[in-house]
Parts: sequence; C-alpha cells; structure tokens
Amino acid sequence: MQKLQPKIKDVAHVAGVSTATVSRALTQPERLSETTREKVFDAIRATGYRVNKAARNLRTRRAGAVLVLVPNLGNPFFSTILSSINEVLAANGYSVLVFDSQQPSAPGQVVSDYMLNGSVDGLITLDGNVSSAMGDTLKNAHMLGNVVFCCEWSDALPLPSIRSDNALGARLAVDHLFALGHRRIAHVTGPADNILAKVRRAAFEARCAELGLTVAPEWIIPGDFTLASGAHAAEQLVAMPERPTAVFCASDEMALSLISRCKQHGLSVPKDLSVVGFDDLEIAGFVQPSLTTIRQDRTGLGRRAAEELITRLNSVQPQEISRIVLSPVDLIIRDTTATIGP
Amino acid sequence: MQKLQPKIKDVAHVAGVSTATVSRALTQPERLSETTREKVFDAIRATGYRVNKAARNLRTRRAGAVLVLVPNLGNPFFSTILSSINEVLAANGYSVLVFDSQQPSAPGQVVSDYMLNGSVDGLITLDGNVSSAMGDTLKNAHMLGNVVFCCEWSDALPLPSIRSDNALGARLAVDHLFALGHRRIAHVTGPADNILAKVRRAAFEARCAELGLTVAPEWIIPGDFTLASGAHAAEQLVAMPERPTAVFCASDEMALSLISRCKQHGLSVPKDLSVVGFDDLEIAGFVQPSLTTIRQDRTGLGRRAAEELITRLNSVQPQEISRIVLSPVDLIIRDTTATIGP
DNA sequence: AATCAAGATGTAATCGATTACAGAAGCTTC
DNA sequence: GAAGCTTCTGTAATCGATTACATCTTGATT
Repeated sequence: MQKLQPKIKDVAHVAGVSTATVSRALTQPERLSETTREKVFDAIRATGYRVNKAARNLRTRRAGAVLVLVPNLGNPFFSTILSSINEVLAANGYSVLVFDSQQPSAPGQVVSDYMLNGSVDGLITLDGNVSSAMGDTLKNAHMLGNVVFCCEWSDALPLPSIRSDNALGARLAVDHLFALGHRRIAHVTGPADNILAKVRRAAFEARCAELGLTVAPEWIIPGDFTLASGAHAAEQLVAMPERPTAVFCASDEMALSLISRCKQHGLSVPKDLSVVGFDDLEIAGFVQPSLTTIRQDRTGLGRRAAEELITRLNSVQPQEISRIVLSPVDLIIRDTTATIGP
Repeated sequence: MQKLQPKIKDVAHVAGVSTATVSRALTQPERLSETTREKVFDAIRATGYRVNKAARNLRTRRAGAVLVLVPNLGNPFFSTILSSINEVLAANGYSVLVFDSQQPSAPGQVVSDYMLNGSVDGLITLDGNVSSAMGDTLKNAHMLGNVVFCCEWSDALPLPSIRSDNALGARLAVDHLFALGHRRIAHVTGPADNILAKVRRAAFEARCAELGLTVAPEWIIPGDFTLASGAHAAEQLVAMPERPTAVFCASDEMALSLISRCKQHGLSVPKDLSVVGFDDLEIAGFVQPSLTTIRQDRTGLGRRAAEELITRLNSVQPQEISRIVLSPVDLIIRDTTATIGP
C-alpha cells in the first residue's frame, strides 16, 4: 500500500497529455486550451497531485522562501513584526524561515549558507549587527540586492532599510517632558553596540542641549532593552542624591520594570517621577498607571519590509541602491507622565 | 563578471577527482582516503562552493526543514517556545519555517501543502485547532507520523503531544487560594474552543467541587487569553453584587490587565482581590504587585517537542503512536495573592 | 603465486519538475 | 491553394546533487 506521491508524469498519463502540458497548466494555465486545461485539473484532483518543491526549485533556481533574522525571538517586540512579515510574504507565495541570531552558531555564517545554498531567495534582518564579512560574501554571490533591513540597520551596509524615525521619537519624548516642566531628565539606554540605542541616545542628548538642559553623565543609565536592566536602572536612579524628575527609557520593557521597581522603593509614578517608554507594546496600555510612550508602527514596519523585498526579488534588474524608509512614530500620552510637582 | 555559483562538477575538476568523490567528501568524509579528502576540501575552499539545497533535497527526498504552526506569532508566550524550538532544530541541521495560523488563508490547506510538496519533513504545531481534514490528508501521505503537538493539542488526532500539566496548574491555583482562606473564587477562561481553556476550566471546577466550594455560574467569566479580555472581565467582576474574593485567570495577560482595570475601579490587589495567573510570562515578575502565577516551562516544552520530532524523523520505522509528555508546572507565589481580609 | 576481501574511486542513472525547440493544426490572406 | 501566422501540444535537455554498481588497488591469506 506504499502509494508514492504522484508525480507530474502520473498526472500526464491520467489526463492523456504530456508532462509539459501538465507543467503549463500549473504555471501558465492561460497558455492551454480550455478543454485541455480542464482535463489536466481533473487529473490533478483525481491523483491528489502536489508539485515537488525541490524539483521545481532546482529547475527554476528560486526557493520561494525568505529568511528572517531575528535578534531574540522571545521578545514580543520582534514577534509582532515577524507576524506581519509572515502575512505579506505568505500572500505572495513565499515561505518564511526564521533564525534567532542569539543562537550559539555564528549567525553570519548561517545566513550566508541559507542565501548561497539556495534555501531562500532573500533576507529580512531585524538585527543590525550583521558582520561585514557576511556582506562581502553576499556581495560576491550577487545576493546583496536581496537583503532588507527592518527596524535595525547597519551603516556599514548600503541596503534598503525600513525603520522608525527613532530620532524623532526621542525628541518627542524630551519635548513632552520639557513641556510638563521637567528640567532634570534621565535616559536609560539600550545596549551600547545597538544602532537604535545609539540613535535614540544621541537624539535625546541633542534635544536636551537644544532646550538648554544639562544632562549629568550619571543620568545616562546603561540598559539593554530588557526588563531586568530596567529594574537595575531604577536602583541607580533612586540612589541618586539629586534625582532627576523624569526618565526617558529606550524601550517599554525597561520603562515598565523601572516603574515597578521605583514603586517598591516608595516612589510614586508620575507624582515623583515621570516616565516615557519607547515601542508601545500592547501591554503598555494595560498596566496601571498606563505607560506614556513612543509608538512604533510595528505592523507597518514588517509589512513594508516584506513588500520592499518582494519588489526587489521580482525586479529583473538587481538594484543595490540603499533606500531608507522612515516610518512615523507617535507620542502616546498616558498616565506615567505629569507636570512637575509644586 | 556574472560568475555563477560553483557546482560540484567545478570542485571535482579543481580537485582532480570525480563528482561522486566530492559528494562523498560532503556527506561521508570517513569513506575517503585522507589525501583525497584534503584535496577535495581544499578545492571546496578555493572555489567557494556551497551545496545546492534544492538538488540535494530532490535527490534525497528530504527537506532538512520543519514547519512550526503558531497561533498568533505576536503573542510572547509562543515566541519564547519558538525560540527554543529553533535552537534545537538548528543544532540538528534543520531549518525552521513558521506559519501564523491566524493568517487569512486556510491554515490546514497551507500546512498540508508544505508537508506534501516536500518543503518540510515534519510539523510542530502549537495550535490545537487543526482540522481533521488535514489529519486525513497527512495520513494518506504517510506523513502523520511526522507531526508533534506542543502546548496545545487535539484529542481527535492521536499524535505525540508535549504539554504542560494544565489540570495540575489549575488545582495548584485553587489550593493556594483556598489555603489563604478564599471561598469565593472566580475564573476567567480562555476561548471556548481552546483545549487549554477547557482543561483548565474543568480542573478548576472539579477542584472547587472537591473542596466543597460552590462556584456561581457568573463567576466563570469568558475570556480569550488576551489583554483586552482581561480588562473586560474586570468590568464584570467589579459589577457583581456579591463579588468573589479571588480570581484564577487562564493566562497571565488576562490577569495583568484584570488587575490594572480593577485598580482603576478602586479595588486593591491583593487586599480586596487575590489574583492568580497562568504561564509566568517574564513580565509577571516585573510588575507591581508582582503576579502570583502558574509557571510553564516554555523553553522545555519547545525543546522537548523539537527533540521528539527529530527522533521521529530519524527513525526508519514510522511510529504513529500517540505519546503524551506532561511537563511539570509550578505555583510561583508573588504579591497578588494574600489571606482574606478580617 | 593465486585468491579474495576490503577500501578507494569513477561512471552513469536518477530524483521531478521546467522550458527551448519543434511540429501539428487551424485560420487568414492573396 | 500556397504561404504565413497563431495557437496548442509534445520531445527531450536540463537544473545539481546522490548513489548503485562497476572497476581498480592494495594487502592479507593460504
């Protein structure tokens, strides 16, 4: 009873046509006469035929798949983006492979492998820390044109990048706090080597300077986007002799845990401390007090990145031109920010 | 300059051996003499050769890839599991394809396609709502043995299932609340058609009955695991004339938003209301008050599911035997539960 | 020295689709 | 009615690896 998967030959036999005709019915049905087409489709239904992807991929030299490189899949920020990438790619007939770049194996190596061995046609990377070695490898294989950055990016690689207007986000946060009367504003950063962290911090400092605010060095508190680092930052904050009246955190997760830890130390948010986050995770609106934050259009970012990649994969002319799409950000004012006390 | 990707023939030419030898160097190096092996590896390095996956897959009739079906990729609960699945599969040489079953396209159809067209060798589904039609299709293609449930499952399909001991979790929650003196305990459920929600609710009711507690029908509050539904449940709760003193929520997200909304209504947790969640999301320990909850070993679940699938893919004898692995759960006592007031 | 086994390597068929090229059939047009 | 066009379909080469089988060495055994 070991009935094998039917192949195109079996369908051809049942339909009484050649394999070429069956193949055409699959890929360019309009080129067949109506009667033949029907015959073939009937045979396909009758046999339960499914095309063999490996054979098709070998012949067409395409994979019909895209790799998404995610730094830390466990982070809800990325998984939402992944979801919308999946949606667009699936709608266009592409499969989605994922790889978590936190994996022990060298991600650059792994990614090059996927791209060069034909497992995928393109790459969307949410991780900006891609090695230049990987860039070189892909360039040599003429595959660099099939890479798109999403959210994070690398200035070393001139590739299209779909990202939020991070600098604007930081400015909005500072302006909001400034308008509320705050003059002593701290900042909890992301990882030092992260491009988002760098941009947000730089814009934070620049805006403070523009507004004539001095930022004491100790008010720049190092974090790494995680919950744990937010709590740690809170400890440093409460220990300061001259405590800032507001904090701008480079991620919502840090903001949430910072608030929680501050409360444990008897500080009340927003009365004693105003807090602004970044990302607008869904939960930001479902905590008490709800979090004032900078919203990123995560769904849009994923969608646009996927569309950009598809465009490039479909275009015959390889275009390695860097194109930057800045997705707008919004200040979402909720309950963790208030005017400075009397 | 359109240098094509080198193929095995090119390597063979450079190394001065046959293509068969090169292939052996790749797949069973121990069968070659040391000198030949070195020659081939040198040639591989010199040419920058990478095997063409499509060709290999076609010939070996294997894909070296696994599909993970996720209900709602945006949910942090699932993405952690996905991460550990990725880790184990990558370490064993498998690629990971993901598909979000919330996608508009019929997931059963999509999954069958992936399995039957050879895109993947196996399936790990975190979604228990798989159609029996899909089961039939896979069974006919002798592919049902390559499917593993993780977290969720379906009683209609006799397949291996790696899951938490959900009933135990519910009992631990009830017992904990009971021990604190609570006698009026409510439950916020998951979606009515979800197997986890069913099991947790049934165990909740059973344990309450065993302890001699009556559960008023209105105390079973319908939810759907989401933040929004937790807030909605809170509204119902605060409106009750004879309010329960404790709530067991079927997910942490519902618990967190329920607490937040209750606070808005002036209820204090845990003084006026004790709350137990389910999952132990990372954030549960980073909110104030921190959430008492039932911990699931998400990393372990993903890891075990991946290992189970790999075992099955490697075994020659197809084994369609249902095997259930119950992963332990723990009650994590934090600050949202307390003894009932005087 | 003859026989045989084991080990190393090469030859060529094969996996299952796509597609260039060719041939057949039907229609126009002069 | 011949030539020229379309439109439809078939033949066979091709994509790039793996592997059954054959061949050739080499060394051991008797």
